[in-house]
Amino acid sequence: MPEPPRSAGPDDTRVTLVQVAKLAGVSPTTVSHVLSGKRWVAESTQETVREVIRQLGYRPNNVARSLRTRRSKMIAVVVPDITNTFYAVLTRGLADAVDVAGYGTYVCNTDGIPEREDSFLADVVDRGVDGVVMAAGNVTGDVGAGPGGLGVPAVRIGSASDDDPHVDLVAPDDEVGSHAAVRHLVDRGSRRIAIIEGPHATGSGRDDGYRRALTESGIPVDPALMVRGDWTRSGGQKAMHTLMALDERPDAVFCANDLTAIGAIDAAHELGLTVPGDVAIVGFDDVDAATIVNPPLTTVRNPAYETGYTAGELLLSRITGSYAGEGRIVVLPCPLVVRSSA
Amino acid sequence: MPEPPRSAGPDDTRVTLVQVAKLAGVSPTTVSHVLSGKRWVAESTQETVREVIRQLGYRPNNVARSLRTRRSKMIAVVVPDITNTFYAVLTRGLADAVDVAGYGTYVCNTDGIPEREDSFLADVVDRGVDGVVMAAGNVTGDVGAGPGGLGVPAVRIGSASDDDPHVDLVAPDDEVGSHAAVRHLVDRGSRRIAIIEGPHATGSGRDDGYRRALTESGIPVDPALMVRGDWTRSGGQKAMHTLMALDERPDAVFCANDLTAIGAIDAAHELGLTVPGDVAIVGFDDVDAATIVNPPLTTVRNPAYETGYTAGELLLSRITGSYAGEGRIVVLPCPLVVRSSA
DNA sequence: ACCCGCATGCAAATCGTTTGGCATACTGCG
DNA sequence: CGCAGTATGCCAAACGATTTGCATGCGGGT
Repeated sequence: MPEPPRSAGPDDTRVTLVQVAKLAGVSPTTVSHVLSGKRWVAESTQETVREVIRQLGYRPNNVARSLRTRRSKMIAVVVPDITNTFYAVLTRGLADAVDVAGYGTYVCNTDGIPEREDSFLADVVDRGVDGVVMAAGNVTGDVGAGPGGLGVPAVRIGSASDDDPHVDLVAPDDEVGSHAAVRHLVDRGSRRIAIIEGPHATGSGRDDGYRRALTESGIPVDPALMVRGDWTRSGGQKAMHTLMALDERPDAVFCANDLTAIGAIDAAHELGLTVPGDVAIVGFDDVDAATIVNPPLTTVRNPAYETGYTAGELLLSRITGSYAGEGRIVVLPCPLVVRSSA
Repeated sequence: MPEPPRSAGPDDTRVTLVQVAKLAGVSPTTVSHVLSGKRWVAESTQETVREVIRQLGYRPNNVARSLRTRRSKMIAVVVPDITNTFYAVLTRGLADAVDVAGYGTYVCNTDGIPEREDSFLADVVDRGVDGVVMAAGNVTGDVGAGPGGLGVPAVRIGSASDDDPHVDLVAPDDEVGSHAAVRHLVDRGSRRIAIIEGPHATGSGRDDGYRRALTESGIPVDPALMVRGDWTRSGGQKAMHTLMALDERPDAVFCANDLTAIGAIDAAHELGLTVPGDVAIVGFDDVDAATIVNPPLTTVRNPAYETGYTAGELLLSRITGSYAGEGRIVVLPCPLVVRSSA
C-alpha cells in the first residue's frame, strides 16, 4: 500500500480544497460540506471526495478558515513566567480544558512588566485568538468585552480584590486556606504565631485569614510578629532571622508562600533551631519542593491545575456563547496539607 | 486628549485597512505600504494615513496577513509536559529567542504519547506555524523538510543518537557531563561507584560517560553496580535500596537525573547512612530541588534555557532562509556543579 | 398536465491583507 | 516640444477557505 504523499506537486505547494474539488469532479462548496457536515451531501459523493482527499493528502488550511469564520481555535494565556511552577501547572490545566474543544494554547511571558503585558495583550488580539486568560500580576483592568475592552472573551486569575463586572475571575480561597493553616498552628498549641507576608500584604486574603484565626482563638494580633518578605527563599530567610531576634520570639510562623517557608527553614537550621520542635512553620502553595525540604513542609495547597482548568471552562462557555452574562467569580478551596513542619 | 477607541462602529466590528484607506482618501495599497514600508510613500501621505490609523484605532488583522504572506509569525514547541521544570525552562528560552523576531510560541503537551505527538504535529502545521521544535521523547523521525516531512522548519531536542540529516538538533553533552561527575567521585576517593540509570540506558551518553571515567581511572566496570531507575524519585529510592543490599556496597552513586538522586538520598536516610560520608551521591539536571534537598545535591547542570534558546536561533535561521543546508547538530556543555552531596 | 417539495450541488461573494504591474504627473534635459 | 526618468499611487488578482442563495432533476400527489 503506497504511502499517501504529505504534499503534492513539486514539494512546497500544499494541496488546496479547490484541487480536491477539481479532481473529485465536484465544486469546492461540496468538498467543504463533506468536511464540515454543515449540509447534506449524498453518500456516494462523500465517498469520492474522501477518497480524493486521502490520495492527495489534503489538509485544510486553518489560516484561511480562520479568516473566513473569524475563529482561530486558539486561546492565549499571559503569565509572568512559565518557569514558575505555579503558572506552568495552571497553563497545563488550561490547556487540558480547552484542548478537548480543539483549542490550542499560546503562552506569553511578561515577567510582570506592565508594558509587556499590554503589548502581549494587543498582540494576541491582533492574532485573532478566541479568548485570553490573564494570569499576570497587575491587571490594569482594560481587559474585557466592554467599551475600551479587548473585544475577546477573557478570564482573570488572581485575588478577588478588584472586580471588573465584565470579566470572569477565578481565584484561590486565600482567606479560608490561611485561616485553616493558622488554626492548625493554634490547635498544635502554638500561641505566639508570626506571619511572613508578601511585599504589599495588607488587605490580602492570606493576611485576613491569619488575623481571623488569631482573633477567633482569643490571641491578640501583634504587629511585631507581622513581617514582610518578597516571595523568595532568601527573603524568607532574612525575615525569619529578624523574627527570631525578637525578645519574645514566636513559636510558629505562617509564611505566605512556600519559597518563603523554605527560606525560613534555612534560617531556623542556621540558628540551630529544630522544626517543628522549637518553631513550627507552614507555607502556602504546596510546590514540589515542599515534599523535598527537610522537614517536609506543612502547607496550604494552591490549586493551580484546577484554577487553569476552570479558567478554561469559563472561557469556553463565553466563546461558544453558552454564557454571556456578567462576570462570574469562582473561588477555589485551598486545603491544608499536613506534613512534618507543623 | 480623547482616548482613541479600540474599535469603531457598533462594538464588534473591527476597523479594516479598507476603511482606513477610504477615510484617508487613498487606496488600500498605499495604506499597506505605509505600514510595511515595502514601497516608497510620500511623507505627507504617510502623515495623513498614520493620523487616520490613530483616530480609528486600526489594528491590522494578522490572520488575513498570514493568509496572504504565508507566514504566521508563530512557532510551536511540542513537549511531554510543560509542568516538568526542564521543559518549562526550555520553552522559556525558546520563547525569548524568537520573541525578539516577533514570533509567538504555541505549546503542546503530549504526555509522551506518540499518537498525541503525531496529532499535535499535524495540528500545528495545519495551523500554519512557521517552525516547530520537537522536545518530546520518541521522535519518530518524520519531522523535517524532506519528502514525507512536515514542510516546515524543525529542530529536535534530545540525545544525538539518531540523526535525521534534514533536521537540526540541539542536545546536552551528556557524555562529557557524566564523565565529569564520575571523575569528581573518583577524585574524592570513591572506588566502588554505582550508577542508577534510566529505563533504557544502554548506549546513552550518560552511560557512556560513566564507563569512560571509570576505565580511564583504572576502575573495572562492574555490571552489578549498574541498576535501572525510571527517572522518578521513588524509582531512585528503590534502586538505591537494592544497591545498598549488595555484599560489597558502593561508596558512591551517580544518578542519571536529579529526581532519582533525591530518591537515593531518601533511601540513604532511611538506612541511617550519611551523605556524603557513607555514600556520595551526584545527580544530573540541576533542578531547583537540588538546592533544597539535604544535603544540597552535587549535580551536572542540564542547560535547559540555553537549549531552548539555541533551538530558537536555529529555527529562526531556517525560517528567514539565512541557513538552508543540512541538519546541524549543536551540543551544549553540561558543567558539574559541586554542592555537598559529593 | 401541473405543481410542490425534496435532494443535491454549484456560482459567486466574502473574510482583510499583500503585491505585481501599470498609470499618471511632474521635472529636467536635449 | 518631445522624452527619459523619477516619484507616487491605484487596480485587481491573489491567498484558501466558508456560506448564501439559487438551479436542477426527479418523484409523487391531484
